[in-house]
Amino acid sequence: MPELPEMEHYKLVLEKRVINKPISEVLINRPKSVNLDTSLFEKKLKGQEIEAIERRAKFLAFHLKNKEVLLLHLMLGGKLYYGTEETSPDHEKQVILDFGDNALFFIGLRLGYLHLLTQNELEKEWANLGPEPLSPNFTETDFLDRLKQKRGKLKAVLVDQSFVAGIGNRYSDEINFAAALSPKREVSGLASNEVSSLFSALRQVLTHAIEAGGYLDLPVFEGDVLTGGAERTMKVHRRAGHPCPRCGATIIEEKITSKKTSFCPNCQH
DNA sequence: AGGGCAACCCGGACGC
DNA sequence: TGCGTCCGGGTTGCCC
Repeated sequence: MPELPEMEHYKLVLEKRVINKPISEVLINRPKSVNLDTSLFEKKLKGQEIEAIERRAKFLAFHLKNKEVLLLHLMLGGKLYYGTEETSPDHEKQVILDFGDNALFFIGLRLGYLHLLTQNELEKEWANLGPEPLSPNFTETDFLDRLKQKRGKLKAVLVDQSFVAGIGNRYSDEINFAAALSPKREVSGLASNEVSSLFSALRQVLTHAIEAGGYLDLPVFEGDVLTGGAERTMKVHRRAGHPCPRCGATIIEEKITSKKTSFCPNCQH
């Protein structure tokens, strides 16, 4: 569920808090969430420091001093919290990294995971990801070139991680709305001005969502008032039955290539 | 090659 | 404030 803006938000919050602090304890409550034998995982991590946090698509990579990497994917319903045991939310924590004064809690890792990898293994994991949509290197020309090679419906293409990385069900709805394009459109039939709208919508929606703190409902630390702000900026996603903020028609929800999709049937063409 | 679907998993929503 | 059932969601992989 967390998508690019939510993971970027976690990165921004956490890199102010966990960088260069030794990990004093590691607690694994759910062995399936990690990729090594729990005692080995704990042993390898204990005493290590996180040197940098990198986000790629919906992943966070915690780069360790010893050049190994903790790779996190939250999948469905995964969340993070940084603070003390007392202030932490009353949810099951599958993995806890303790930094002494505060700890990083990995919550709701059901399908999600935290894997300790080498740099090479990390590269393999990321080999099939498309470009980062907010990278300054990613231009409208790149976008157009990639789009030319794709077929299928706009909805399916936007959530395809090998096309552009980091967009999921929620933001694909918002991007299509911002571009005033129907999620059912075949991408091969898009006119060049429509591709332009789509490209700027993509950047604008994701950028604004990051600025608003993402949509996740759980504060990341005590006193956190920013997280979740993007929920209020949703124009169509999961708003079926409400009036379209652009034209006033009723927003609908339909399954498009097996994805629940919200859109305005009147002003998205 | 694109679309459909099952598997992974379990918190939360819903029905009673 | 109970108990069972079902669903959702990203990703992978397998089918047609």
